[in-house]
Amino acid sequence: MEPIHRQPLALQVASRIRDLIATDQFPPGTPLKEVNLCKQLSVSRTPLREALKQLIAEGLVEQIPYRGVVVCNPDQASIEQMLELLGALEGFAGEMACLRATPEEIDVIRVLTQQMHETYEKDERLSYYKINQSIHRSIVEFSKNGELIRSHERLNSRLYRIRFLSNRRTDRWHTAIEEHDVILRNLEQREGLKLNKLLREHLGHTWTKVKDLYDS
Amino acid sequence: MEPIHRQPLALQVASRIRDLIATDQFPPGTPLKEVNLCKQLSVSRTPLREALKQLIAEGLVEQIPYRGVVVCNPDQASIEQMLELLGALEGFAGEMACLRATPEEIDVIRVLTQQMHETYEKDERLSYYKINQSIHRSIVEFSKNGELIRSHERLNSRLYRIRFLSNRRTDRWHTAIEEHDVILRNLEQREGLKLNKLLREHLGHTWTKVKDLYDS
DNA sequence: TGACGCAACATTGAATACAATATACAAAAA
DNA sequence: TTTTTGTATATTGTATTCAATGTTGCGTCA
Repeated sequence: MEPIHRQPLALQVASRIRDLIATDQFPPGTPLKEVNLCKQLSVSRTPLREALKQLIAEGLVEQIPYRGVVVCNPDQASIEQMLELLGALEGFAGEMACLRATPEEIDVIRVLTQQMHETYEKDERLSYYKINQSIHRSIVEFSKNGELIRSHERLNSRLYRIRFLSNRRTDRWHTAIEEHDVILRNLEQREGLKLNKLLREHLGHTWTKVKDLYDS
Repeated sequence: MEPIHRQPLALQVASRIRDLIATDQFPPGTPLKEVNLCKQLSVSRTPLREALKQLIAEGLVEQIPYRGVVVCNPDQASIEQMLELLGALEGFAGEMACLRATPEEIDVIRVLTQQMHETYEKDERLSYYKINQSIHRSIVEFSKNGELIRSHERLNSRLYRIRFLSNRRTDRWHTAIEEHDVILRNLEQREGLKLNKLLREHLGHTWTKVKDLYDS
């Protein structure tokens, strides 16, 4: 039987702060003062500090001893590295998915890709973004490798905000859509190596988009 | 001038416990009682708990609410998944290293590979193990991708104990050495894709070794 | 004899109190 | 006026205390 999953306070606090960072309510550089946050979240310092410890481990915030933690502001170089790694993870996941995904699971990707087209036609940015994310997450999921899934999840959450910002640039959407069609096709035909390469390139394009954002 | 890097108590505690787990002094299943550890390490519960939070985030221990944390005992399936992911990471790192490693850095690998041969001839298990680890770590390092390096480091530390145990089986050493020669050769010739494949297979062989260990 | 309930104990979760360290600002000296 | 230094304040690091929850074992009752 399915066990009950309890949610210790520290975990709840952690995911709340994570959201606040992802949605830019705590933009990079924001100092996370313990006493302030305690009051705002109505918890004491102990669970808050434990939550922060977790976020530090995730690389979302950084800590300077006796000076507190601040929201990370990754520079261009680290964003590039993160995206490169994300590409490697997704590429490998895609390769494994070609070996392990069931036809039903591939259907899921097919449907999502179709929905992506629709949001593109209707110019619905947020939906487009979310479906795009879903596709990538699903591919990783279908690799059936729990460790890979978790690693991807962690890294992806750190890039959430950046990818969201870069999504504003609609001029790359069309190419992205086409790439997704090719991705789907190669998954359908179980072309693992090609899919790997495609996904890595796909993420590489994200980087050029982000780069432009920074340069301007 | 080089700033002084302070080591908050929680971090020191964390790395100490990490070592205790890696060296099997805290074998899988060991319950980490807070008060016990406090006394043994001469720290109070707060920094200890923060250290544990970090280890939880790393996946080295697991926590059950109100019942404490225990050293993880990964089953065959998760070990296989971890090794598969490790292979993907090292493979990708090798590919990047082919693009980015300097000739001097490749020399480092050459020397280490040579030393590996020597320890093999002399049948020095521990040295062999450590040099083997050094080679893999160096290759990853030469990918010049900090995120990749950190991810690899984390995952590798979780597998430290298991790889150490599997190192006892000396019957695979010879093949492993030969593989390392090929790895070196492909790195020298900057054969990124081949090196990627080789490293993944190399890690795959580790899995078969570990599997035997479990089955027997 | 076995199952249930209750109580005592052990252990973790959370909150508070205290200590160590950093920062800011003002006063004094050059 | 500028630099330095000391002190006050703010903030984090650590220890301790209190509360909540889980476990164990014994005694009672069917």
